[in-house]
Amino acid sequence: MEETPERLAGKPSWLLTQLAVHAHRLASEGFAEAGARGYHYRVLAALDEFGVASQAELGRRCNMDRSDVVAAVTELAERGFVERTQDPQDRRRNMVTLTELGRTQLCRLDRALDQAQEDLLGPLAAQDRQTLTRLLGVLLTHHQRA
Amino acid sequence: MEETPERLAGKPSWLLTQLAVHAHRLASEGFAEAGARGYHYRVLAALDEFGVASQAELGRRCNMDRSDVVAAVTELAERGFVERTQDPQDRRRNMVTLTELGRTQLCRLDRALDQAQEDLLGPLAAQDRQTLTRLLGVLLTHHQRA
DNA sequence: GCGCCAACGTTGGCGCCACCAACATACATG
DNA sequence: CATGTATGTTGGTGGCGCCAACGTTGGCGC
Repeated sequence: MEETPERLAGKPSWLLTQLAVHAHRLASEGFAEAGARGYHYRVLAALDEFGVASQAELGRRCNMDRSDVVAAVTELAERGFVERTQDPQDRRRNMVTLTELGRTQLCRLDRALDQAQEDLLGPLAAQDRQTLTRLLGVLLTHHQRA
Repeated sequence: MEETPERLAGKPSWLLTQLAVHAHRLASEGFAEAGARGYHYRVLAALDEFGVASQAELGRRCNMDRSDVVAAVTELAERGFVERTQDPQDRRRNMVTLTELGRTQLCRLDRALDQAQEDLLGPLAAQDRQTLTRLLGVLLTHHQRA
């Protein structure tokens, strides 16, 4: 393997984005075995944690564009993981509910993702993992406000 | 802003990929002002640091697919930032050389990227920045072998 | 009540990045 | 010389993030 330019290798943004590629690949491989993508997991996770929600709400929680939520919910609904019903109180909204099947799928994806975390952080000691997670958390919350 | 599911917010891979989105956005905005993308910067940086190189070599150094190198080099050549000439020793290869104009562009992109780093790591103290960079580096080198 | 603005869902599209398959050419190795 | 392998090139795919536009529906001020 040829060396990568120092200009890149030293920059946090390079390390971050390149490592994110690996993280994404690890997670995606697991998801793919269940026929899912990241967007599906996000939606299922949000529904499980906060219960029935409108699509707009899901978008805000999961950091997804409204239009992408549409596609994800449609795909999840086709496989019976969620149900999409019109909100009688507000006829603009779709209420998306998690089904039993969806809960099962979420568990499956959870296992895959846990494995991915393990693979991702493999070479790090528990202490370092915690430090890394903390620092990433600080930065992310900071950038999500602005 | 609604809260994001704990299932996501706690996972390093989530923090990593989401923060990478911000990092990528910060860098891209800077690059865009110079009419460039990440791929262009990578190629220019590799050429500056290691001198003339074949496209395959560039791909290995910059972690890019051969086909993507073709496009990037073509675009850079159109704007006079690099020159593509056939290697007389090995007529399969294209030797890609950085021009003076290309060096100027690289400087410009460098400034933009430095600014992005600053914005990205804004809320972190020098000590924490160093720790973060180190941990990311450890993980990245680990995953690049496998 | 009416008009205006905001929110929602939906469609269609775009850009960046990562990746793959296939091919022709040219080199390397047996 | 035959075989295999590296290179450049073309064309295509998929995930993710994002935007513009439209029709529908609610909410609010007047």
